[in-house]
Amino acid sequence: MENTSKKTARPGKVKSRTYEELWTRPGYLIRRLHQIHVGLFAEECGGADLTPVQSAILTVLQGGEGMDQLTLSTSVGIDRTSGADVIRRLERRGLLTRISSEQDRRAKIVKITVEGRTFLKRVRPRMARAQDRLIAPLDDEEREEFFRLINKLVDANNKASRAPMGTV
Amino acid sequence: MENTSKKTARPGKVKSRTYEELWTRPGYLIRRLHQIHVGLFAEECGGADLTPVQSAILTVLQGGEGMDQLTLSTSVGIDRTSGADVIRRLERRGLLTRISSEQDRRAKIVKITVEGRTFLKRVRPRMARAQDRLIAPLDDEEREEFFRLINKLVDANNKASRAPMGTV
DNA sequence: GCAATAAAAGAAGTATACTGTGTAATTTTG
DNA sequence: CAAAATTACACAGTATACTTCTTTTATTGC
Repeated sequence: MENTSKKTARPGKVKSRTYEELWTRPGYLIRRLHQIHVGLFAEECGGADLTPVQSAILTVLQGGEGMDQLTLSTSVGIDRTSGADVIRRLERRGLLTRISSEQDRRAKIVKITVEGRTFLKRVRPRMARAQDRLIAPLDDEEREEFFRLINKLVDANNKASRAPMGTV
Repeated sequence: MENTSKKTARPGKVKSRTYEELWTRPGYLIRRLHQIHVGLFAEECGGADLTPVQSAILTVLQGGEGMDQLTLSTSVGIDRTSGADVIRRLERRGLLTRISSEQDRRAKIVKITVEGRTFLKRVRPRMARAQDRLIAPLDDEEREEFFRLINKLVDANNKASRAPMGTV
């Protein structure tokens, strides 16, 4: 909102924390910023039919060798079923393969394909542009501080998340 | 991740901005923090069957008089169709009413009910607890700075969002 | 060895949050 | 005043992100 209550009422300091106004609620601001990121990402990468989570999945696969769906979902920080949805869509597009493991026939090993690697290389600059635009309003010092604070929040609250990262 | 690459590689300063690692992508961190907030909110308010967006809708209605669905959705910062979904669900639960306007028969005027007000009063402490827990890892000074930075990002990027706020 | 347990995945269901299309009502314009 | 543009909503479809329940496969305990 560059409007109404915010401009008049925002005191620079919020001391009470009664969260009566939406824009004083951290969760609300984070949801808005998340929406904004999704919007920016779609603007840059939508033409390539790539979403932030799809990009994260492919990025993780690019680095390591194949892994099962649960490990992959967890390393991206999403629930196993949400991950399965994304992985299935990427498989349909030929960007990765899902092959039953020989060792453990319950597990399906996910691997990025050559097409997947090519695709990722092609869209990387657009992905980076979306990230750049998101933090463009901050100067260098503010960016460092923002990264520090958000990392602190994510790390400390990680256990509270419904899909905690790094627990595999 | 209090794991793998982050601990070893995180240099305190990220200068290159190549976004090769997930945790160096602002969009990724914001998505994680958003998930965490949703998780915390569900933990506190899930028993009352209340989501963050539902809470935002009811909060806006509580303050003013009735308004049409688009104005309501916009003031919460979501798309009109997403808003319509949420509003329909809240109507089904009797927490608000949707009545066709006399002045403009295209519009449906949304008003909070007495049950809605009672409900909101009852869950307010739990909502506040979710917000408190989210920013608990930060000290007072860090909180002020976090609010300042995230407000700056939201304000500056608002236009880029798919559902810009305050444009009504 | 076999039953109990645990783990990986699938399927169904819900909520959020969009896009796009279509419809009805209102307002603006020629 | 009639055509055109705009507005408010509804509906269908997609993607993310969960929950819960079930099936299949591995591991473990006895």
